[in-house]
Amino acid sequence: MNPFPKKSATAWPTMLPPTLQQHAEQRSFDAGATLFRQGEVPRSIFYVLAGEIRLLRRERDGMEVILQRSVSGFFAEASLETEHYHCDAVAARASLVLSIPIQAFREALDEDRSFCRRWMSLLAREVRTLRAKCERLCLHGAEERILHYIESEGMAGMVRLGQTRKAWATELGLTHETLYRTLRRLQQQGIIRIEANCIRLIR
Amino acid sequence: MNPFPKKSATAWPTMLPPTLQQHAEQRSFDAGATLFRQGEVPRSIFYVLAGEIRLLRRERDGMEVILQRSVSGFFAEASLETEHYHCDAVAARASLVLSIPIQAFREALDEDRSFCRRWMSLLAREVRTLRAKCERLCLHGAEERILHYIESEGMAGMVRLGQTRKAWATELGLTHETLYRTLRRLQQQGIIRIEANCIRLIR
DNA sequence: CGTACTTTTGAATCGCATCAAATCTGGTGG
DNA sequence: CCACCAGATTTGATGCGATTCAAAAGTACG
Repeated sequence: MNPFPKKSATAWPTMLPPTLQQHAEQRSFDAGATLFRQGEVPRSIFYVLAGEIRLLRRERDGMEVILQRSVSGFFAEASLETEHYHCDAVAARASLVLSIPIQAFREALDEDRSFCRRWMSLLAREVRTLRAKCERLCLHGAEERILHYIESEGMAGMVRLGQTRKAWATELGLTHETLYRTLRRLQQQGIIRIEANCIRLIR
Repeated sequence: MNPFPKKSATAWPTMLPPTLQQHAEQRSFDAGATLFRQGEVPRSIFYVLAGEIRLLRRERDGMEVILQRSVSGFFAEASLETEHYHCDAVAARASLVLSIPIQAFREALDEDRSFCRRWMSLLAREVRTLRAKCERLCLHGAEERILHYIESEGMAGMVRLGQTRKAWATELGLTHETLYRTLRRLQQQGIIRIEANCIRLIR
């Protein structure tokens, strides 16, 4: 059932200082499992080793918005500062996660200057990514958003999609139908080239 | 011409440690003045004392997107980590700004633990704000975005707009026409109440 | 008092969401 | 190994809502 053996060979995150590694507990989640729910009090910081965790918020009408997708690394970084979670965390696939007690984490930030620097750098990177995403979502037109995504998330005019197109559509603030159609049109016009889950910008 | 006297009575930010206050230089900008441009190398961290600074990026078609609006406090926080600015900074009105050499700032973060904590807390808050904004922009429909804004940016179902409605429309990813129309409709339906630059959610 | 910008409203258009349905895919269990 | 199922992918038709273009009235500021 669980695809991850207890003693996993997965690379331990180099970012984590030794002190914290002692406190870190490895946990596995089946697809669909909930790590935490909106409103709960944060007790741990999580680090994805394998699989995929999604932060999502459910709207009035039942629609759910994906706030963050994590395939590797920390997620819900802001929960370090908050009294309550602002969203749910759900395993999109079977996943392996490090769980670090929040108290130990705070102490490590206080004591380990190098770790603290890396943490700030991580937060700053998150801010930049989110700003780029906001900029993209402010664009009207499916085409513009897709091209903006390739340019800002990809390297050298090429992105590797680590998700289904349906999920990508949600991230772009579009319906999946519109995404499919626009992709097809862009390819027909010779603006992009699609191979498996790589999309390349021509020119 | 310049509305701010050299020796301003503006409250010095309590957040800034004494060491940094020595390095901080007070500068004033006329409306429309540019603080920095996309691509330039960050040499200072800025702190708004008065006025309004906008971070904006210009798109291919000449349209500009407002990435951040700062009326008070730090802005372009992520520039601490980057080689180049990713956007322009422009004074929307005559503004008074503290300019802190980036090197001194980094040293203060390293040496002053309390300041470092507050800086991380500030970054985390920024992450949460930006996530909320992304969530909002993913909503289809002008009405939903407006209500989401009031609920998440306001307090007790009420927001005070510190900007023109036109600018607000841009922040919501809408045209100003749509914003005006939707506001009128919402008010007619008795869902919101508009007074000057306060908008209140009924019930 | 004039200029620039915001606010407001109108009409026409276009693009995206929506509903519907068929096909394809990967994973499950018999 | 195959049948089956849930979900992703793909395409079509339709309607609504946001954009767009246009223009007038209001407002702030020098």
